[in-house]
Amino acid sequence: MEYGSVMATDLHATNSNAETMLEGLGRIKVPKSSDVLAERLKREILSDGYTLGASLPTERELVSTTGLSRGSVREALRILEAQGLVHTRAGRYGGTTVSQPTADHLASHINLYIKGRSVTLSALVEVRLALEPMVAALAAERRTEDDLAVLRAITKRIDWAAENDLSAFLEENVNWHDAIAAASHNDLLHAFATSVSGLMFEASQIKEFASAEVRQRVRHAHARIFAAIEAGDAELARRRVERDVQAYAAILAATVVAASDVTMADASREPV
Amino acid sequence: MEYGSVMATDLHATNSNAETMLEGLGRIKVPKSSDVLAERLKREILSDGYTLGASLPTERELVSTTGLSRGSVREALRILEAQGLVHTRAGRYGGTTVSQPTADHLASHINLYIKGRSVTLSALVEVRLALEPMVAALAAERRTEDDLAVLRAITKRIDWAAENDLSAFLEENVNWHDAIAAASHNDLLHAFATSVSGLMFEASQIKEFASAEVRQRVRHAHARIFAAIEAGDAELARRRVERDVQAYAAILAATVVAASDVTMADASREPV
DNA sequence: GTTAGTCTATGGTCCTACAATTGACTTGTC
DNA sequence: GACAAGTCAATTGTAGGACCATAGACTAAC
Repeated sequence: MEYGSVMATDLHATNSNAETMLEGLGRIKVPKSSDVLAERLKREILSDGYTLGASLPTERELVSTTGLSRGSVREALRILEAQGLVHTRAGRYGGTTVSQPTADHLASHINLYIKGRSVTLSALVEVRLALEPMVAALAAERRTEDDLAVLRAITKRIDWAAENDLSAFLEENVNWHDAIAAASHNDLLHAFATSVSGLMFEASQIKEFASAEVRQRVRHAHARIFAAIEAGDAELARRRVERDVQAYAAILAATVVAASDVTMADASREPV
Repeated sequence: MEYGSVMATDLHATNSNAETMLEGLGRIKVPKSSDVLAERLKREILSDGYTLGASLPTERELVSTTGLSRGSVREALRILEAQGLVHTRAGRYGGTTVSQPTADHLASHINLYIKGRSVTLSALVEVRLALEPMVAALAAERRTEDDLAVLRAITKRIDWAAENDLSAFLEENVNWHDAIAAASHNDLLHAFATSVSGLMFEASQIKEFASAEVRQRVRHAHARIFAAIEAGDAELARRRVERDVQAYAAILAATVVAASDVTMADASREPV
C-alpha cells in the first residue's frame, strides 16, 4: 500500500526545484554498511552487559539478522578487532568473543599517532616530563616486593649489558622504565608512559648517542631512583626522576643539532 | 642426539617420536591474510615516503599483485582505516589515500581503553594530575593572542551557562580545558589531556555533583588560571592548575562514596 | 583408559556479478 | 564564449555462493 504509481516523482524526481525546498542540509554523507554495523556492535559491547568472554552472534547469524552480506559483516568485525574490542577464533565452538583492548594495543595506536603525525622529539620530551615523575611517585607508594624483584633483575642485566652489548643495554633500559611504570599500578599511566619513553629510546638508538659516559650516568640515576622507590619516598622519587628526564633531554638536545626539528619518522617497529 | 626412544613418554607421545626432533617451537600461529597485508601496507606507509595524500594501489591492483581475493584486500584496508592510516573514497579518481591519524582518532582509542578496561576514576585523576599542570605551563609560555581570544569567548559562555543551563555548563567546561590544551601547542599532550579530562567530566555528569557552589569555585579557578596563562607565568599556571585538579578530585571523592571503586562503564559516547 | 578417527559448526578464502559513486569529459544551449 | 546538462568510465560498495581450514566434541577401537 505504499508504492502507488502516483508518487513516482518523489525522490530522484527529474530536476525541477526539488532541492530548493530543503534548507540548510549540507553534504549528506552515506556511511558504509560495515561502519554502521561496527558502530552498533561497539555500542552494544560497551554499554550493555557483554561480559568479557561473551560470544557475539556468528557471522552467518549476523548476516541473517542484519540483512547485510557476509563480506560487510566481516569488514565490520575487522574494524572491531582493530579496536581491540573483539577477538575471533576459527573452528567449531570458535566465533568472535568480546575482549578488552590491551595496553599494547593502546600503545600501538599512540605510536601510530606519533609517527604518523611526525610529532617532534621535543614534544615527546615534554610529555615524558609530565608523566614519568608521577609514575615514580606512585611507584614509590605502591610497589610490591615482586615489583622490586623485577627491577633488581633488570638492573643486573643492565649492568652486564652496559659493558658488553649496546643494543641489549638500550632494550633493557626500556624494560626498566616499563617495570617502573608497572609498579605504579595505574594501567592508563603505564600505557602512556611506556609508549612515550619507548619511542624516546628508539630515537636514542638511531642517534647512537649512548656513549660510555652516558651509560654510566644512566646506571647511576637508576640506582638513585630505585633507592627512593624502594624506600617508599614518593617525593624523593618524583624529584629524582624529574632531574633524570631533564638531564636526558639535555643530552639528547645537545647531541642532535636542533631537537625541535627532529620527528619520529624512522624505521617502523612492530607494536601490535 | 637428544631424542632416544627412551624419552618417548614425554609429551603425549605414544606414536613415534616425530615431534621430539623439533625443539622449542611452540604453538605455531597462522596469521590471517588480511592481517599480513595490513601489516605490510602499514609498514610501507610509515617507513617509506608515501607523502600525506599519496594514493595506494586500487583494490583490484592489490588483488593481482598479492594474489589474494578482493575480500581479503578489503578487510586489510578496513583495518588500516580503523587505525587512521588511510582513507578511501568511492567513484572514479577515488581510491584509498594515505592520511594521518587525527587527535580525535587517538582520543577515541584512549576512551575505548579506559571504558573497556574499566579504569578507575581515581586512576584517571592521577593521570590528569600528571598532565594538566604541564599543559598549563606550556600554554603560559606559548599561548597566542588567538588562543586567549578563544578562552575569553568560552569563559563568557560558561558564565552564562553557569546560572542557566547545567549541561551546557559542563560541556563548555570541557571546551575550556580543550582550549588550554590546544594553547600548549603540543599535539600529543593535547590529545592525552583532552580525552582524559573529557572522560572525567563525563563521569561528573553522571554523578550530577555540579552544585551551585562547585560551579562558582570552577569559575573562580578558571579566572586565576587564565590570568597566569595570559601573563605568561608558567610556574604560576602550573601551581594553580595543580591545586585546581586536586581540589576537583577531592570534591569528586567526597561526592562519590569510594572513588577508587568507580569505573568508567557508563553510557557510550561517540568519539570517532 | 588411552588412542585414533570422525563429525560438524564455525571462521577463512576465493570467485563472480552488479549497484552506487563521482570526477572528467562531451555536448548542447543561449 | 560561458554556462548548464548529460554521458562516460574507473573505482569502491555490496551481495551471494561455493568451498577450504580449523578445532572442539563425540565415537569407536584397541
